[in-house]
Order: sequence, then structure tokens, then C-alpha cells
Amino acid sequence: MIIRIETTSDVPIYTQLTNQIIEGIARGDIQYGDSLPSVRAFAADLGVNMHTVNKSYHELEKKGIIKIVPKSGAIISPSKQVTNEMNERIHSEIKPIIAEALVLGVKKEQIQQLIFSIMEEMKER
Amino acid sequence: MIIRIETTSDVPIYTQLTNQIIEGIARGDIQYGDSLPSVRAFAADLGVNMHTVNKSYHELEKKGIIKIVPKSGAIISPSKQVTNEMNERIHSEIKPIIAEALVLGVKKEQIQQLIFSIMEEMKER
DNA sequence: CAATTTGTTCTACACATTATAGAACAGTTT
DNA sequence: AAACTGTTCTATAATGTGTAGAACAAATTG
Repeated sequence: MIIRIETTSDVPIYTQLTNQIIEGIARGDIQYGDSLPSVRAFAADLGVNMHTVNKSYHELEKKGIIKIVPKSGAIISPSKQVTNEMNERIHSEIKPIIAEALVLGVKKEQIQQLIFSIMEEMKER
Repeated sequence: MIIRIETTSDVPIYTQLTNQIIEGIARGDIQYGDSLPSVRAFAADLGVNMHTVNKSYHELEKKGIIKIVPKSGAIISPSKQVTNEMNERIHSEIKPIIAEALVLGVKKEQIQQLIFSIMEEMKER
């Protein structure tokens, strides 16, 4: 799985990493039960600091996507159930973007089409 | 139009303001051609700093949503055409959220339904 | 015309975030 | 036993966020 970090981006490195790992799982590049590289190995591979990778892993754990086993590794954990908190977070994150698209003149049908095309790249579970 | 600022949020105040103004336009609370309050008046109203409101206005102008007329005011500008840059920005903002939702176990149909319900609150143009 | 209001620009300060770096620790794996 | 694991700590530099006050020139208002 290829990770691309843009140091010039205004998006923090640990967020870029978190998002690309999530997309990797959604695409099916990484399977449930797989382990992520150790924070040191991944950091060396990406050319970033160990603590930056560590922060990304903890973000993923907070989101409920991986399980960090102390002194062992980070394992992609199977999604059990969608909690209210998860639904609300998704809703509040998507809403401003939809509003912006509409205000900019994107038609509702085009937005539905955009969502569809994004989801087509990803594996259904 | 009611603006709610949460100072404890990890979302910057100027971003909260930007998003709520965009949602106000999308909902139809603010019409095209309307003026936004002056940065000083709005800041006093919201209980935040003038510069914070100013930053939000410039963010809105950068997005192509308002036109700031120097020494005059900020006017909601009609959406002319959707540029490639706009489409790409929307795509790159939505993609990680969709991926996250899928990984968390939200079904594709549920996501389409969520998008639909968000858009239902908003006025078609 | 005079006063007020407008966005703009500047300096300044406090605080939080981001990213890097190195060291040390205890538990796990090899 | 050696290597590797995540964790925790201190430290530093750069950047982002928010507030504050002052000044300016242009536009608006009375």
C-alpha cells in the first residue's frame, strides 16, 4: 500500500496518514486482522517522526478503526456496530461540504453522483 | 439568522462562522445580493474579535461565495460556474469521510440516504 | 460639510498545535 | 540474550489561533 505525504500541505501529516490508512482499508488494500507496521518502521519508511505515526495510530484507535495492543502492534479491528456518536460525527463532517457544494452551484443530482463514484472505488462489506 | 459559536470546539471560530454562513445561504436564510454585517458589528454581536470575522469573510471570498467590496461591505455573490478547482476541493474533502463511514460499517445505501436528508434541508437553485 | 462607519494593515501578545529529536522504560518477540 | 514493541518524558522550533489596539483612507450618513 502506497502512502503519499505532502509536507507542504496545510493538512497535518498525521491526518494525511490517518486518512490514507482509512482509504486503504475501505479500498480493500488492507484486510481486517492485518497489522500496521510498527511506529518506528513506518516512520522511517515515510521519512517522518515516530511520534507523528504514533499520533495517527491513536487517532485511528479513537475512531474505532484499529486496536492498539501495547508492546505488540496495531491491528485493523472489524467494525462491530455503528454508534450514535459515529453517525453524528459523520453527519457534522459531511454537512458543511454539501452546503458549500450547493452554494457553489453544484446540482443535487451531481452530488449524489459524486458520492456514488467515490463509493464505487471502495469495497462493500 | 442565528449563528452559534462554540469556543470550546476544536474547530476554529472563523471556520465555524464560515460554515454556518454557507449553510445559511444553502438553506435560503440569506439571499444572493444580500450583505453580511460589517466585521465590527458582527464581531460585537458574536462576542468575538473583529479579525476573526475578517478572516472568515476572506475565507468565504477565497471559496468564491462572497464578494468583498473594499470600504463598503461583503455581498453574497451568485454562483456563476463550478470550476475544476471547486470540484476537486469538494471531492478531496468528501472522500475521506465516505471512506471512514464505510470502514466503520455504514452501508453504502445508508450514506446515500444521509446525503439525501442533508440536502433536503437545503434550497435547490 | 462633518461625523461616523467601512475594510485594511500593522504591531503585539498569549496560548495551542504540529513536528521533530532523543532518551529511557518495561514488556514482547525472536 | 538480543532486538523490537508501544509508552512516556523533556525539549525545541515553527506555525496557527484568538485577542487587542492603533492608524489609515475611502465610503456612507446625518
